[in-house]
Amino acid sequence: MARVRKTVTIRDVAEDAGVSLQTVSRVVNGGPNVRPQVRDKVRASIEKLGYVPSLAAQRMSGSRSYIILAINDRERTLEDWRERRGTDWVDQMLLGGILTCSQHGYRMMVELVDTHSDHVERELGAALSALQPDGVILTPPHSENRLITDLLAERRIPFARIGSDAPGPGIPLTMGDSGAAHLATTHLAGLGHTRIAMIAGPSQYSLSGWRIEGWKRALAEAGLPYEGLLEVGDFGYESGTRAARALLDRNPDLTAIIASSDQMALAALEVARERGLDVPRDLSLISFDNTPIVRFTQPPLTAIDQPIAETVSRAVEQLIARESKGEGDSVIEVAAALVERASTAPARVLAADRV
Amino acid sequence: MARVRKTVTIRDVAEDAGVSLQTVSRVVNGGPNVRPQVRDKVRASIEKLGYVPSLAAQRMSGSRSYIILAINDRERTLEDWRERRGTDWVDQMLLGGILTCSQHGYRMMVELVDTHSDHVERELGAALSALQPDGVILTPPHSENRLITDLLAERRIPFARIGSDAPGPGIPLTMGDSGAAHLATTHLAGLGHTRIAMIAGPSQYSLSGWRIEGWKRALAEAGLPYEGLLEVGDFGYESGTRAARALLDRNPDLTAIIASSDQMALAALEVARERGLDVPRDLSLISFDNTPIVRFTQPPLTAIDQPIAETVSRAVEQLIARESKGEGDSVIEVAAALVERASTAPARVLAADRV
DNA sequence: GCGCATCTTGAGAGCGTTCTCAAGACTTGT
DNA sequence: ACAAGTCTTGAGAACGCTCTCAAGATGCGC
Repeated sequence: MARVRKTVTIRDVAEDAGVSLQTVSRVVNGGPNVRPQVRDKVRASIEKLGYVPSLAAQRMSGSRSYIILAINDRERTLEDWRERRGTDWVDQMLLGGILTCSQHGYRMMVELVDTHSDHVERELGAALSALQPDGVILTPPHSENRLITDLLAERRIPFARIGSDAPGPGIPLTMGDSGAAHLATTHLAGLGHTRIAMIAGPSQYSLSGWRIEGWKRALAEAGLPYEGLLEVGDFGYESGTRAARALLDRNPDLTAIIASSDQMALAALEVARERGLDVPRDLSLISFDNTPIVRFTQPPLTAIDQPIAETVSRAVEQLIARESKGEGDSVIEVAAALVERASTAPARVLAADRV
Repeated sequence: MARVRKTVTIRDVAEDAGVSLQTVSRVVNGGPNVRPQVRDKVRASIEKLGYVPSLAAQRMSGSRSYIILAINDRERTLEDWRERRGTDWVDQMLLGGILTCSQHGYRMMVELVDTHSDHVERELGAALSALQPDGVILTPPHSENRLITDLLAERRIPFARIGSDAPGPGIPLTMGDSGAAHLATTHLAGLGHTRIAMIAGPSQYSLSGWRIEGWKRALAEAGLPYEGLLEVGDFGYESGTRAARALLDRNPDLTAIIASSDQMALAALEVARERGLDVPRDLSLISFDNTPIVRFTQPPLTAIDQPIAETVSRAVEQLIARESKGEGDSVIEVAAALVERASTAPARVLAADRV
């Protein structure tokens, strides 16, 4: 009885509206030369039959694929998930990306690629061939991987590099790391802190350098020193522990730390606790990322909110807009914000008891 | 000079290998009747040219689309992300799904659908028409939404219902909620607790009922009461606060709480703190979900780990395997595990001082 | 060694869309 | 009112693949 509902094609619409197949196509794609009267008739038929163009067929006919591919680091993602579970990059990327894509009639797909593998080109190449995306979004640490950017450039696929401001092909977007570090540092200086340390990320991430730069700039503006106040971690918890201990050992008068990831900030919080330092009374703490974790620690952490979703969203818009337009664009910077919570407080004026 | 690299098609391979187009197709799809010698020759050409079939073309030619669509709740996801940021469902789904999909040559796409909207059918219908996925994975609370399951059944698209054990079309998968609650309860009883409360989830989620059932069953087996020990929340923090307060008010001798979400457990932890109860000395706490948060609280929470990634992975396998096979399958249950951390301890034998 | 079944291969159509190009219907300027 | 446009519409090819079906090659039993 109830026959399997046949897929509604453009042909059905054309027939129903009494026009040619091509005219329907024009209406669907907002083509220019269609009489309003015809347009309405076609639209009515589309509505009535519930017609939706097949992505596959659209792609086949040589036009766009309406797919944006987002590349994430498999190794880091998987490891984080299984061991440390300290990422919500993927979540945020998806939310920012999917919504913006769907607003423009596009779809987002996620591909996990292992940077350190020597199959990168193969893996990515296969994905590109299979999907033929209209655009690709690169996230750190892929954003400046020459193997990847060269491959994309060679294939003439527009792409966005998040967390990269280098020249070259691809649209560069940054999340205002320098400004964010500057903001955090200035905030602490404004609270009266004079010894403000930074636990930075690994140097292969450009953003690590930007954050250090912003921090130093703010310190200089405030007339504060930075000697002995920098440690480098790898974003992970363990490295945060090591860095925080080293900083406190070296600087007995330290009253504030900026950590380049939530994980490292949590480690610093624990180190403070093990040394009997109260946060924020004895030590102020600001972290980067603002993942869900930091709202529920004791105390909740003041953090720099990385606008990942917003940035991905912007990247999608750029990719869709410039479809094969020229390169050499200026860097797009999405500003990060400081979310104040309870881990920052004025420096104790009478800190003499600790020195 | 460097011409735009033309896409390698099946025709190029056929030509290079000196066989017909059809033969290449057979080799690619593991077709049965090809001489080993020819097969090898074709494989060599594929390798040499770096040929990868176009998903779109495959789909067009009436075969599979090699796409699995995962449906998530937009409202909950977005709200969680912006306000509470307490979810990592999407992360885990993706990780479990993408990996398993790619192992079978499939791709996973994520669609965010708003259950409460009355456009559900429209939204979902459009996505199905555009993507024509080979399978769909439904997550709570969509898994038992009749509008959605009916739509999928009508279109003859195989789908999996995660967190549903109801009969009807679609492959039902559960994450062992009853068993998990039983496990948690038994664990606490084994530590000597005699008043074990539960903060359940909302009743429109089937899994809420299953957890209550497992809890009651374990209590009955241990000869323990459950009267007055049940409160219902909505998975969110606020509701956890209310529930924990109510439980502690009503039961001065309460020594253990099982919360149906990490958020609610965090709330209970805070309530304990505000009442001067030490966790785990005075109150043991077990949560459900095991999101990243609970490793970094004070103390870290003992939790039931929901095997989301594993379950999605199983769902993908089932969908790919049974491609249009019959229905009426038995429920697939992926067991959840208890991760012991520092929020559970033996009940104090001399609890008389509190009573 | 012949007829029949089976294995291997290829030719051609078709999937749903957009592209190119041409034809007909209207304008407009003179 | 006529030529030269400009709008509007449609016909047909093309995209890359798999499906169906038929033809040739090979094997088997008697």
